[in-house]
Amino acid sequence: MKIRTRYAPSPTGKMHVGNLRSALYEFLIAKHEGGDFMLRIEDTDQERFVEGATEIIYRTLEKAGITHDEGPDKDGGYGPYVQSERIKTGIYMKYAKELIEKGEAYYCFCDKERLASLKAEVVEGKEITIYDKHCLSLPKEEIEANLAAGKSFVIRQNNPSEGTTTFHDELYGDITVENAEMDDMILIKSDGYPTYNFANVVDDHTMDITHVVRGNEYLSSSPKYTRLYEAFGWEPPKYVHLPLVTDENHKKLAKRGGSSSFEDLIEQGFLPEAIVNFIALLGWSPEENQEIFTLDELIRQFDYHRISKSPTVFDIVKLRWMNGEYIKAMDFDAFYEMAEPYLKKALTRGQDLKKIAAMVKTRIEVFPDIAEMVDFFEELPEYDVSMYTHKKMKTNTQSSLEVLTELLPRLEAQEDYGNDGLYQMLSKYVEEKGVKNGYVMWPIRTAVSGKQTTPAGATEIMEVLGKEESLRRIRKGIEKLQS
RNA sequence: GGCUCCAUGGUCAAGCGGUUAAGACAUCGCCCUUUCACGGCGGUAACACGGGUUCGAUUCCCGUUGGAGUCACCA
Repeated sequence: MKIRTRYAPSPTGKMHVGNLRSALYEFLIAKHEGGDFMLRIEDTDQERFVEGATEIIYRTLEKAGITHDEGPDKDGGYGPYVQSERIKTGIYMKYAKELIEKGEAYYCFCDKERLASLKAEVVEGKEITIYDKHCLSLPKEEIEANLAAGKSFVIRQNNPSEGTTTFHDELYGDITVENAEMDDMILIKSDGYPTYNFANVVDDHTMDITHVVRGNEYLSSSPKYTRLYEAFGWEPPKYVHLPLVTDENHKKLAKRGGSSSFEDLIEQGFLPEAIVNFIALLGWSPEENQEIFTLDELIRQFDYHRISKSPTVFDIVKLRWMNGEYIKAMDFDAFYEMAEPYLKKALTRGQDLKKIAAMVKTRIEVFPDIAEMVDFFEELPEYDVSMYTHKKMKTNTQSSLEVLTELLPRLEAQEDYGNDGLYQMLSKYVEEKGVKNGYVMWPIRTAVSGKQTTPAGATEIMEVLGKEESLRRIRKGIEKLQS
């Protein structure tokens, strides 16, 4: 049978890396075996719905290269693919009533006050209530009367209070819980909308989803879903619960806040390919020791049995490294196109941007790194004379002053300010003096850049700066060293 | 707190009864260098603890500890 997976987000905000990873794994699992990947929008919560959130989902998936075979915009015969539209077909109410017929669900008319009185205890600020099945024993006439009177109701699942329920997860194996632990969860809310829990089961079944792949936070509610499948007499899908992606404090990523949403990462100068590559490795590892993958390679190699069970920390430092690898591998034109805006912003004096882009390409991890790396081309930064001291090169302020003052006239006389010409000239001086390269290159690079680290050597920098500016900076360096 | 899950270096992670316990990021050192950076090479660093099972446990079982998730008319 053809594998069908689904990504079923609720449009409540940006997609953080945990959500994106779920989508990616669902996509990879399906594609690895030539199956279909579907997008379904779960917008049953009218209160939490965020304007534009659906668009974010589309945009994110598209940029990430995670293309769905079916979805609201691609009918595959299983529509509608948006739950609020499915509601209009009456499908959820129909199935809920079927459950009532079977005695597997029941109307509940309890109001907020009565529910509040059921509060058992408060733990860590959370109220823990277990519904007491009060309405299960309501006489038929009373139910009829209530309904006829238009009294507000919900429909609850009727779970047995004895025995156990077991379900199988492809990664975690068999998980068993006491039925007495299961609350009679609400299937249909008083506004007539289904809860996520119920809609999910109905939709997954009616849309022929074969593998339900979702975050680990659903592990504890899965037995209730299993009960629903049993109540309907439906074959449950294969479950693959994914280990949680956490922040550096080992806490579940919050939907809001933090900088771990895909769009934020893009804004921070990360490449979509690098992000996808990185999150693929968040909880999964290939058989071979490979780390850089194209999407196609991932599809080919993704075996979901190799997904790990323990939670994984989202380490942005490693993402930065990986992004740097992607940048290094880019061809120059593509790189330049992306780097140009950053360069233009930092450099306004007509510098040779392409030349500078080439210098910077192998040294940045993320595009915004460019600004700090090239700013000295624009303006000589304030720097401390201590920077002229370098133990290994035996340079200090005194030797630097000497080198710079001796060199100044020669640099003034120098016609060719290209890298090669300058280098030749300086090498000659090094030879005459009988010192090491660094002994003279270090003070020059320092004077000309005012920086501890630069993306290029002394003469390359001078070439970009031009004669006039280079001299000005060297004179400034001499001044600094003299005072 | 109840329930559930998890447990190899700081982080990701290989391992699936016998290994000098891979690799990557980070970190440190060395080399290269227009002596920074980039790059190359190398080092430090881990099987949470206690019981079993076994000739032999990182690996299997139990317990302890620790961490996480969940306990809504949210998804």
